[in-house]
Amino acid sequence: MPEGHTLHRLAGALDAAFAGTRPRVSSPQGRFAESAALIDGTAFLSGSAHGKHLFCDFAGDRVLHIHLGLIGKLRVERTAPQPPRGEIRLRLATDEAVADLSGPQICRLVGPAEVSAVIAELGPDPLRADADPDLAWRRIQRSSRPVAALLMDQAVLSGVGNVYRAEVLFRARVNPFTPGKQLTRRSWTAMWADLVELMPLGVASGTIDTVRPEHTPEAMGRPPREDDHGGEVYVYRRPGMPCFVCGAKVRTEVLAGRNLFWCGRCQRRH
DNA sequence: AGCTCATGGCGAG
DNA sequence: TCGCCCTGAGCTG
Repeated sequence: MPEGHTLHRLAGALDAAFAGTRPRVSSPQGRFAESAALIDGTAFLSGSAHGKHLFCDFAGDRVLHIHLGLIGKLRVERTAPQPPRGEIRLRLATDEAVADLSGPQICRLVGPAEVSAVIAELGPDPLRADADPDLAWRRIQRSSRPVAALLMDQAVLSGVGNVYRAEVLFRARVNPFTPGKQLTRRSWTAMWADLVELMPLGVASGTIDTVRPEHTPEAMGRPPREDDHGGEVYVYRRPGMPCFVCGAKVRTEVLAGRNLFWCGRCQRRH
């Protein structure tokens, strides 16, 4: 589930469900019981996200810092709490809403200084109005690493994961193996602008849809498709299948430990 | 029942 | 670059 759009969406959902309330906080699975007790019944002020990090501000300068990692989930429901299902590390609950956290990479109670330290390590987030894309560009220009690795590096820019990197590279027709220092300013500008446009759609829908209207199944006379990861995409997890634009086989290769997908014919730009 | 894989990220070597 | 952490779904047998 979790690229930056998911975390920003969750921040909004938590805000809507809990801001102005004093939720009960518990740890049904037990591991987070101590911290849960520390904020149990404390006023929930707001939820926010920076890149893939989620912060819940409680009264008294106590901040719940959550990172979902690869397999973590946070389910927010506007219903009366039901008995927990599965390994629920942390639960926030009122009579009308419940949020269940499972499998997080990070779940800890911190103060404002630690929040600042986390944010200081992150590159600009396309979902934040205060983001400065030039900070990312400077690092990209200095690097010989492939642009597909740089897009995933949260210190370069934050919030992009394996789906958005593959799709943004495709939409900009950029060769994923282009070293950062050889990437053109034009390509970077296009990819950043594309993320700024695409990711809010992901926040709104909860899915990653990247296929332009002229390439949709209806426009191309293809059968409609529903991926297990949600939206309609060009190359992500479509290895060996024909490229929607040129028909060449979509290629895949492990890059920095993650599966990269791209079209060798469409993506030739630097 | 047991394996593999997943939209992440860390630390050891 | 590799192994590892966390959980659950979707295979295989």
